[in-house]
This record gives sequence, C-alpha cells and structure tokens, in this order.
Amino acid sequence: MAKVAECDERSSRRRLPPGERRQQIVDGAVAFFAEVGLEGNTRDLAKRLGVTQSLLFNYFATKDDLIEAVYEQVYLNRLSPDWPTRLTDRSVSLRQRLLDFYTEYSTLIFQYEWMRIFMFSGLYGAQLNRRYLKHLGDVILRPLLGEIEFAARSDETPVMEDIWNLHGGIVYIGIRQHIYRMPCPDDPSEAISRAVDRFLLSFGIAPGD
Amino acid sequence: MAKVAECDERSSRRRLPPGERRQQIVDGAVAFFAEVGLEGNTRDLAKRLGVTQSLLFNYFATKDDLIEAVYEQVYLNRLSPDWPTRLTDRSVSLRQRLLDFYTEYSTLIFQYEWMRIFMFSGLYGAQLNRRYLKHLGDVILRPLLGEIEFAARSDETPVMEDIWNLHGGIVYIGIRQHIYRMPCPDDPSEAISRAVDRFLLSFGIAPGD
DNA sequence: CTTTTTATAGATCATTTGCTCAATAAGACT
DNA sequence: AGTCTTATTGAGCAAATGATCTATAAAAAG
Repeated sequence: MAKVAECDERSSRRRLPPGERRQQIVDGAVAFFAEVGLEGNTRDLAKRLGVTQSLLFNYFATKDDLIEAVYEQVYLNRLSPDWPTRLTDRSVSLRQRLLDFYTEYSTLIFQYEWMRIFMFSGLYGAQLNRRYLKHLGDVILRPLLGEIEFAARSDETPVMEDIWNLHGGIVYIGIRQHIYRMPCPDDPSEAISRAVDRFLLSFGIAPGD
Repeated sequence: MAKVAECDERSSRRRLPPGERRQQIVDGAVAFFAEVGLEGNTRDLAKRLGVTQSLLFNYFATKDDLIEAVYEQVYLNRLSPDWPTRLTDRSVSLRQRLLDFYTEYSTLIFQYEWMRIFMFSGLYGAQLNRRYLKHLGDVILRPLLGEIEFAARSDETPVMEDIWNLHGGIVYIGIRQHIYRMPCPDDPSEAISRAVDRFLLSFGIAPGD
C-alpha cells in the first residue's frame, strides 16, 4: 500500500476549535439518535460525522454524557418564556391567542428531531422530559384554563383534562407525522384552527372572542 | 387443572410442554421489552423468566424473531372486527356509539404493555404498526367521518383530519399515562365523553343524536 | 424398575460496543 | 523556516451480547 493521501482534503484530518467540534458532534448526534434511537452505537455516529469514534470520547466522557448534551440541545429554548404573558394578554381575542400560540408552537415542535428525541427520552423516563411536561402544564396549559374559564359563555366549565385534550389532539399531528410516519397535511395550521374553534365553540366562545 | 404447577419454583429445572413454555416466554418478553425497550438484552429477559438465556434460542431462532412474536402477541385482537358495523348502526345515537367505542377501546389500549410496545415499534418503523394505523383509519375512522357527516346539523363539514384530531386527543391520555408517566385520571371515561360531546356539538349534533 | 425422548442448563464462541491511550500531525506562534 | 501545543487518529482492551453446541435430567414409555 502506498501512502499517497498526504494532502487529500477529504481524508486528511481537520482540526477544529474545540467549541466548534463539540457543537458539530452534538448536532450530528441529535440527527443520528433521532433516526436510530438512543441505543445507536457510537461507531456509526462517528462514521456519519466523518471523525473517529475515539474523538467522541475526547469531548464526552461517556455516551450518557453525549446523550445528555443531545437532550439539552433539543429541549433548549423549546418553550419561549414570553408565551405565558402573551397567552393571557386579553387585549387580543382568545381565539387569536390560541391560534398564535399553536401556530408558532407547532412549527417549533413538529420537527423530526424534536418529536423523536422527545418520544425516546420520554419512553426512557428522562428527567428533562418530565420537567418539560410539568413546565408546559404549569406555565402554558394551566393559565390557558384560566383564560378559557374567564371567556366561557356556556354553563360548561372547563377542567384541566379538557385543556390536555385540546393540546393532545394537536400534538398528535406531529406524532402521526414523525413517530408513525403517516401521510399528514403539509401545513397543519388549518387542522389546528379547526380544533381550536371546535374547542372554543363548545364553551360558548365565538370566533370574535 | 394439571398438577404440574405444584413444582417447586426454585428447583433447578422445570420441564414445560413446548407450547406452554413458548407462550410464557412471549408473555415475559412483552412485559420486559415494554419496560426497558426493544434493545433490552436476552440475558436480563431470561433471568426475569427464571430460565437460561440459551433456552430462548431454542424457541426463537433470533432475537428479532422473538420481537416479531412480541409484536404479534400485542397487536393481536386489538381492533375488534365488529366495531365497523357497531359504529355505523344508526339505530343507536351517534353519541352513544362514539362513547361505546372509545370506552371499550380505551380500556383495551390504555395499558402499559400495549402503549409502550406500540410506541417503540412505531419509532422503529415496524410494518405491523403501520398496518395497524392504516387499518384503524380505514375501518374505524373513515366510517366515523361518514356518520358524522350524516348527522351534522351545522354548516361545517367534517374532514378526515378532524376525526384524527378527536382520536388523537383521546389517545393522548394513554400517552401521557404510560409513555410520559404523568399523573392522569384513574378513569378516563369522563374526559372521553367530554371530548366526544365537544366534538359533536361543534357539528351541531346534540347529545340526543 | 429400565429405557427413551427431549426440554433445559452450562459452557463457550464470535461480534459488538463503550472506552482508553500512546502516537501523530495540523495549525499557531515565533 | 523551526518549535510547540493539542486536536485527532489508530490500535486495542474489557465487558456485554446474540447465538451455538453438547451434556444433563425430567418425564414419559415400555
């Protein structure tokens, strides 16, 4: 075998600043684990990244540490902190607030990586998953219940389980799309607005407010 | 009836008829894989069953074969064949048909093993999962759309995506309970009936019919 | 009882997989 | 240029894991 590849761009090693390389690894790991599951092996991941497997352990002491970094990357900034206030801003119609939220939220979460990492981490009982759901309930859905109670014109009073039902019906679109890989509408916004309108109507809240 | 069962559980070796042993392995595998995921290893499974690991391979040529048997066991008889006719039986009020279906269906699927094996198999793209969902859409939800169209009194016409929304909102209860392990109502029937009523109301269908 | 059958156990193989470490070379600095 | 730092590699270890094979003993048959 002749040692030819001295300056071959593709096969020669490329040094990156540690911060950059670390981020590259995390990004690749997110895509990789989302696809094959969290038990995907580090050799395949390294191959996909175009680096050696041992390099991964230069940036993460254990595979679990890497997965933890994947979790943090994926869960980061998924719940914008300004939604609680926007959802309770009664200068905007309740319907509009709900549409704004779920339009924005669905574009954020109806993504292959998020949906699948979220589901995997949920199945394996990851703490971040539980914390996220508790947070969602506390700062989004619970205030939402209050807003709907306030706006309700029918004799029916909403309970928390109703809000989870609205939320679940919408989230289920993303589950069908990315977990089950079923054919789904390209744009879920119509399905969302119809679900929101049905929900509000049942509490006597007309589209106007 | 047989007195085989009085054998000492801790005794070194217990012979079972092959059919019985096979079923015991499949049952144990369902519980085991539901808990730890489909990558759970065969040694832990054997330990839990109280048999040697090599015995598993006497009944299943490969681990994949065992998992296939797990799938079949779990997916078997989950969709009763008489629901299509019951759901379209217009001598019963539409609301009652929906309540009957989802009450029965939720007791069938809101179970730890089913929910988790279904989700794992979905994530890994199992054929049985896709076939199940297609079947569900074809023989349950599609006819349901027809029934709601027929009974609708409002100007709104339901579309398939609305039915998936109703379905998803209900199924999400089981996902919260068994995938995310969140605190959930012990009995989901009230949440279900409220969701059904909201849905019907939005199409102008009163509880009477 | 003895013999036969075969379900089961125990030892073991061949890979796979997480992880380590010394050697190497890319890029920065003089 | 030459030197130094360190990001990266390649070889390899130890444990885990799917799978194999033969010896064993439980239960049935004679």
